[in-house]
Amino acid sequence: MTDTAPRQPAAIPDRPSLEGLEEKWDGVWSEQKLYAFDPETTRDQVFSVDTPPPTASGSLHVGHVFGYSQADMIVRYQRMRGKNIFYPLGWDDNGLPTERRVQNYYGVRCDPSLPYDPDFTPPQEGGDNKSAKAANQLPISRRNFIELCERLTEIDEKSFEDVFRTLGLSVDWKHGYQTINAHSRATSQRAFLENLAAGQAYQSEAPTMWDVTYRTAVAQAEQEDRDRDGAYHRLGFTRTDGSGEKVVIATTRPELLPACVALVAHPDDERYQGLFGSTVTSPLFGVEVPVLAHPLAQPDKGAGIAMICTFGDANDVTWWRELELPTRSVIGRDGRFLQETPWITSPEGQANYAELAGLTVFSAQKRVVELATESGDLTGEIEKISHPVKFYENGDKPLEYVTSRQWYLTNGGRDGSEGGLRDELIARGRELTWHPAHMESRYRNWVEGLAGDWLISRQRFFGVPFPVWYGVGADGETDYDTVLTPSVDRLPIDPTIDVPEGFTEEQRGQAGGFVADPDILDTWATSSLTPQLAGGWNSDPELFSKVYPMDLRPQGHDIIRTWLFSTIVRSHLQQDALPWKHASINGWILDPDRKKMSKSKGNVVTPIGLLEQHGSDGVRYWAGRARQGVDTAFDEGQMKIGRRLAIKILNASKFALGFGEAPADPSGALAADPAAVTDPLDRALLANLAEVVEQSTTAFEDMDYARVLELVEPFFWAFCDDYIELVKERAHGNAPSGQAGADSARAALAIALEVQLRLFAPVIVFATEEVWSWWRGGSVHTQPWPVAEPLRAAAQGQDAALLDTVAQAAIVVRRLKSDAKVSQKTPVLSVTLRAPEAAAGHLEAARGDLMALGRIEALEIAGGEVDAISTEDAELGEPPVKQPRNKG
RNA sequence: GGGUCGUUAGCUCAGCCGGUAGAGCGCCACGUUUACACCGUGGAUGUCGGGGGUUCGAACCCCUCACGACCCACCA
Repeated sequence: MTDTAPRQPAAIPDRPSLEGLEEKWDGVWSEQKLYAFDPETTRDQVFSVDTPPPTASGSLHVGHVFGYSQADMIVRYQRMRGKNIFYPLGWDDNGLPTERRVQNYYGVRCDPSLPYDPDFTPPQEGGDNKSAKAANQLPISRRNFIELCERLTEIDEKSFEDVFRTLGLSVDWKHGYQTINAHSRATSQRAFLENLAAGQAYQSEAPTMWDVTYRTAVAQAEQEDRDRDGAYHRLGFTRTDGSGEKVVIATTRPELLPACVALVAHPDDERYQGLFGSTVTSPLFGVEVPVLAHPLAQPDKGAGIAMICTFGDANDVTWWRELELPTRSVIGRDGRFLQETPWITSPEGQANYAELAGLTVFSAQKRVVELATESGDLTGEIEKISHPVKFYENGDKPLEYVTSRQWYLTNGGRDGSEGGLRDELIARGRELTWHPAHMESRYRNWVEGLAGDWLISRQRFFGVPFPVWYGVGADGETDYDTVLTPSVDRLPIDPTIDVPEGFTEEQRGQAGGFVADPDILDTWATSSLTPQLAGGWNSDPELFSKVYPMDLRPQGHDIIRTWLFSTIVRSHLQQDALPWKHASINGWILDPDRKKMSKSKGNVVTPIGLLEQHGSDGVRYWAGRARQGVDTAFDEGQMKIGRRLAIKILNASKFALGFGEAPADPSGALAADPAAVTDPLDRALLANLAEVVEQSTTAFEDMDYARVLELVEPFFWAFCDDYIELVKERAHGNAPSGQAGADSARAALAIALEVQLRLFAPVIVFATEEVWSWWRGGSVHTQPWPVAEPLRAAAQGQDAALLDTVAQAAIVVRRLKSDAKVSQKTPVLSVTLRAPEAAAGHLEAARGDLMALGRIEALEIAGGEVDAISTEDAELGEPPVKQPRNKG
């Protein structure tokens, strides 16, 4: 591959250590461009990854380390399988989090009405005052604001990159992208314009969920339920038939009483049959409204009859639309009650409403309840309840319905027809290979539950602008049906600065001229294009054809409904393709000690701190033990185990390589000559290893790195504790088998060690590379993934069970000494090993190694009708004289 | 209300096609052994959430209940 300058093997250090390996190898890999994508390639040679772009203005946490490590393991396996890896990493620096961070850091705020100042310098640098008042922030133009964003995210992104490099991610840093830079803006705008031309993007004036704090519309995917205390208020409406009878409704939103447009009950509800078609007047405001029937009304909820207001909830919107009711909005975009309510005509009603105008929703509710209590219209008890309320996921006030003109993109939410877009998108989900498979149901669940198309416009300043203007009629009114678009080669544009073709800046806002669309695209509308952004859809068609559709999308399950779904929507609309073949869904990190780790002690666990404490290999091991999609405890114990494993790899390798040179493999396929492996025990080792290789390969083909670790790790510990212990005397040449025995052991050790390094390499990236450098050329990470065949051939048909049988015998011999509470060094003058008939043969084959291991002077092996290996007639010698350990 | 996942040793988790339960940590005991004290050796520990069923045989398959987590819907 790109291993341009193979390293020369280096000497084995006296005391191998993990310290400093991250920095050392990151430097070498970076210098050698080990992970660079090779553009001279064809699609079938490529394995491409659509990596999640971290939010640059946020902070990295253990969840990132977890998920990115897991994806990296899959990528590294594919690289070893000879794939040309396209593994870019982008930064999501588009959107509210960046907007807020830039505001606080530089003490500015965006005002799109201001002109660009090319000589602008920010009033401050490095501020982090979260409570900074907007009034103290210097208003600047959108272009200046975006420049500051790019400046700050560059700083943030560098520090993130350092963490990821330390972690050992084999990302090709040359192929990064930012979701707010010119390339991304152009890509996002081009995709939008194509959607517009294809009729997939459209504008609509309709009630939408609105966040009053951020003053922007919010899409369904960004909403979440939160339980809030509320209360049923019973309010009496008066019949207009002169009877004076009251119709009592129950509502949790009494402040919306002035927005009431009708009452509604279920058509079959006997209690209200006589009312349907009549009218009632609202309390306090005296507005006459009809009583209507609609099947959506639930007889068992509240009073069974509801007031319809414009708008309290999704049902109100449905009723309003289906019953063709008037719009009587009372809540403005700032969340305060509006001044104008022309439908309230009675003096009394106007006086009551005057008390509400200008109030927040919260205060208005309080006031309405007071007024209704005074007037006696509030009847019965106020019944407190707890109920779910919709919030913007970043907001802290409930969402309100506000009628506004917005842009939408089709996503199947309004096309549930047979074979329609929704069905097509569900089929895309089926087409995708999910890891784990059950995650598909989350996707399907979401798509099936969509309530409308994707609302992609946001009334914010920082982001990708809608690349459109609207014509202004001769009457000076904006004509939203006249959408002016730029030619694609002008992208990216900012319509508040740029001018549509055929117009001049002087015509901006003038009759017969044009106005800019002031809105920006939802950040997901840009990040849903990550395969197109990273793959160069808008800039490098040749690259795009080689990497798209991508092979893998790794991500968390929390953003299946947002990122994963929206990416499928865009690819489906844009390329008529599934954006990737596989989706690997990682779980959450559950933190049992969250309280302990946070503010009180001030010792918040940062990723870089974990990497320093446990080593990147240790942390990666923890991530590698967790299966895909499974929520995992934050467990430093696992990291310690991983660290121990990495250290063991260093030490055991040093030992195994220290017995002396093994005969070289003439074919070069293995680390030593397989023909030299003649001893049955050595052959059994390779037979076992062949099995591990085979099963690991199967597991990795299914992207199950956790299973691979589960196979390789126990093999390695058995290799250290049993195999090496058994053969070390022979490998030193101290056995009666002499040079042939030593060569066999040394060859088996070298072959097995080298294969194990490659098996571990995707997870334990630093320790394996370190050991590799001691005696092999190049990098372990660009070696071929091992195959079982040459190992099996070297085993020469040897029964793999021999190794385990001898290990069992080693345990019983060690137990002799352990039970006698003496050193393992104590000689056994004589012992009989009783074993099942088949096992006895195996023990006989390894007699020499077994005697050396147990320091057995006279060994009898007796086959018989027994279940397990046991010792008989053991006679221990004198324990060795203790000698003080005199190590430097 | 619909859906998904989970419940196995004190803890974290494996357990593949159903063949009678495993690892690591922790614990106990022992030991410095020509790699490793960031160590080694040996040991103890389970009504596999409950109940039913299928089967010669169930942690595993089916039904059911309970508990936990998450997603969606509802939200007068």
